[in-house]
Amino acid sequence: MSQQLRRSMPLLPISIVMQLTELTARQIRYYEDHDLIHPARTEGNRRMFSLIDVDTLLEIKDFLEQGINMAGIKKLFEMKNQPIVQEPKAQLTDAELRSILRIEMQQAGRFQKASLRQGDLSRFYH
Amino acid sequence: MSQQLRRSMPLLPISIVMQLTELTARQIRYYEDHDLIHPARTEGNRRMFSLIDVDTLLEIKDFLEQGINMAGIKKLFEMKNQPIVQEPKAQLTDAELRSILRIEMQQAGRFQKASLRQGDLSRFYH
DNA sequence: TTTTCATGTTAGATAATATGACATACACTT
DNA sequence: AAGTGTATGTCATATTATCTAACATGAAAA
Repeated sequence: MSQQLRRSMPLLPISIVMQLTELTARQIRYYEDHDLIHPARTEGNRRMFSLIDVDTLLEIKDFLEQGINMAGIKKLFEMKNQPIVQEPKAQLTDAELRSILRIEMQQAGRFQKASLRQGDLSRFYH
Repeated sequence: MSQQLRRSMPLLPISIVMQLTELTARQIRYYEDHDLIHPARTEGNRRMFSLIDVDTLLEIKDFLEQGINMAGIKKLFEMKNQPIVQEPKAQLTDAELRSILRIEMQQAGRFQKASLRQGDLSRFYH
């Protein structure tokens, strides 16, 4: 079984991550610019992604499809990593909360969630 | 948990495989030339390896360190994939068997198997 | 000694990726 | 209606990573 292959190990080049997530390189880099992911870099400055990064990207994609913007997603991630605190409502400011809720409301009547997570990678190789 | 991430999925570039296996690109390509592995190729002809390929490479490395040559390793792999047959001794010709056994014998008094499989990848990123 | 085997090394070509700039569609705001 | 902001597309240019092919080499086998 070779190594331990931790999910945090940077193993994947951006091309593979594009296939796994069905995101463009532009999108992936944009999310990095906004500090939503922090892929490792090779000595030659190439991004190298871990499986955790891939999961995060899929979450981002999902949130975006729900109409949440970069700022909202970032805050959501911060919250997720914040363990339960004695003042749970202190996590979001009122303004932040209203902002997110408003977007959620306005985007409520949405469907076609047929986003299929099964992208067939085989077609990329011969 | 994102995708299924089958162990047979071609996800890794050769640079990563080099790190995971501590083999040189030259060695990896050489083993491919000898049909011990069959990595996928991108449209641009770059090799792309699966986790199974990595496992196979680690096996090859191990066999080589035991003094077994390409032909022997190839035959061993063929055997492993050959399900149990009614004539188990029909798998190897006498000559092949003697050849392998001889090598095993002559290489018998060997030690320093301290090959640590835990290669610290962190040093490759910043 | 001469081969064979596994690997090193180098050269030249090309693919993959990086960054940065400009363009654009859409939703919101004023 | 006009203006803004956000997420993404597209293009140009630079650099890294990988490819193939050829020649070199040390150790072991014949």
